[in-house]
Amino acid sequence: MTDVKEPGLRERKRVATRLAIERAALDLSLDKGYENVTVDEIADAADVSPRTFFNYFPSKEAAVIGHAPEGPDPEKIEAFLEASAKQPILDGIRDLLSSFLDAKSDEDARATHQLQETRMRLMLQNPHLFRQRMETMEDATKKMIEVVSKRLLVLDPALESDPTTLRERARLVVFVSFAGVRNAWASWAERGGSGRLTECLERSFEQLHQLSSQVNV
Amino acid sequence: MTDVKEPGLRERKRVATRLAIERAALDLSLDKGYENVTVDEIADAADVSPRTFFNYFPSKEAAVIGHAPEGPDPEKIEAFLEASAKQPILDGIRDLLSSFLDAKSDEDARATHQLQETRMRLMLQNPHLFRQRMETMEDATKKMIEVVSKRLLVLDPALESDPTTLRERARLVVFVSFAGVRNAWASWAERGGSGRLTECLERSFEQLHQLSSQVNV
DNA sequence: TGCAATTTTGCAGGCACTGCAACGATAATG
DNA sequence: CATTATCGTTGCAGTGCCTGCAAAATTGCA
Repeated sequence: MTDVKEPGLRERKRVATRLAIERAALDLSLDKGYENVTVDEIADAADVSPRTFFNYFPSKEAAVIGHAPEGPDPEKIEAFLEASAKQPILDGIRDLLSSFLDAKSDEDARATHQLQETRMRLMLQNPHLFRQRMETMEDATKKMIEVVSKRLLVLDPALESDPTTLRERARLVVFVSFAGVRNAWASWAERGGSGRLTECLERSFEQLHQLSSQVNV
Repeated sequence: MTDVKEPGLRERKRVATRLAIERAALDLSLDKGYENVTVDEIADAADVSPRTFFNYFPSKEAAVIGHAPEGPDPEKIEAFLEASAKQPILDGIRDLLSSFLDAKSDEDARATHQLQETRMRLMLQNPHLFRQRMETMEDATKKMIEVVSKRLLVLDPALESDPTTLRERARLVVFVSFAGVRNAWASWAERGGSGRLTECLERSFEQLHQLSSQVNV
């Protein structure tokens, strides 16, 4: 009855290859510097042909950036909407973001976790890559806007009649939250990536609140 | 006594070429779609060799994106710091940003203005390019953070003793402002680029203020 | 085992971009 | 004006990213 069927050899090989490529890309980049690594090298290290590399990833960047998450977990979204009235909305969003910022769950073992850590160290050295990652989160952004819209609607049902304003407001809230994320990352990067990123996120969102009170001066 | 010396033939040719390339790049991209235009075509249209194209711009993107402004005008910065106590800081930043968002001055004629308009229309069709432009404003970001730091210091001299917090706070304010810009652009883009972009910017920053009051629920 | 579906690979080629060295035009000097 | 120095332009050769296509290898299934 589980829809989690034992994956065949094909599928297993597929994920293995994908992982091998990602690992190769990250390790090499961390070692020699992202710019100095060629796709051919990565393919070699991953034991596939260069052509196969591009069957798995559309670009060299994509391999090191990793899947841009398409959105937060549905359960988290539930919780977010639940808490509509009891919690500052920014706090809700912070929780939503932190859950898919610092990667993940036990579903795909600790191999993935290790990858993520390498990825973060690499982004620390190449701010360019972090920004690029932020930019490629278009899907996530859309979903966030939708979800935030719903919650804003709960807070102020009157907005139902003005979907345009609703949408704009939701978008702004999401963008501001992303500003919080960027700031958190910058803080974290400034101290060389020591400490927990989520801590920086919390501080960042706290300052966001404080900003609200000061800003109207 | 003016330090604006008549530029020689060399210099004049140089700016002409640069302009020709930019125009060619923008017009062709708007016409055939950015992805479908090659550097060779642009060079042809601008009557230079492909190699020369890269003497003027480091990449195809750079040609259509244009110079990322390095920062607001010094005078504007003056005014911004002047107004420290009399004006909400976000309003100050909004003025600072709008001045270099919707391009410019009379210094380099209306040719530049025309270019800028084409550029905006192009970015409307390729959101990717707008985001890229935002990302490449690293210099401007740094300067903004500096300036905002100064102003925050005026507001709360106690921060002098804690440069780290000061810096972080300033950075957050700048990032939030950029969120406002992104949102303004999105609004403007959603209505197909009709109306004035600066209007969207104003509405965006107004909502930013309103957000402040609502957010703490 | 034999057939169908899918994945891997090699190959040819396009496009972005770079360093280098020759060439050409402008500027500076006598 | 002639000479020389300076600086921009160009062609060329080459690297690297990326794609489409078709053959070969692998896996799934009867």
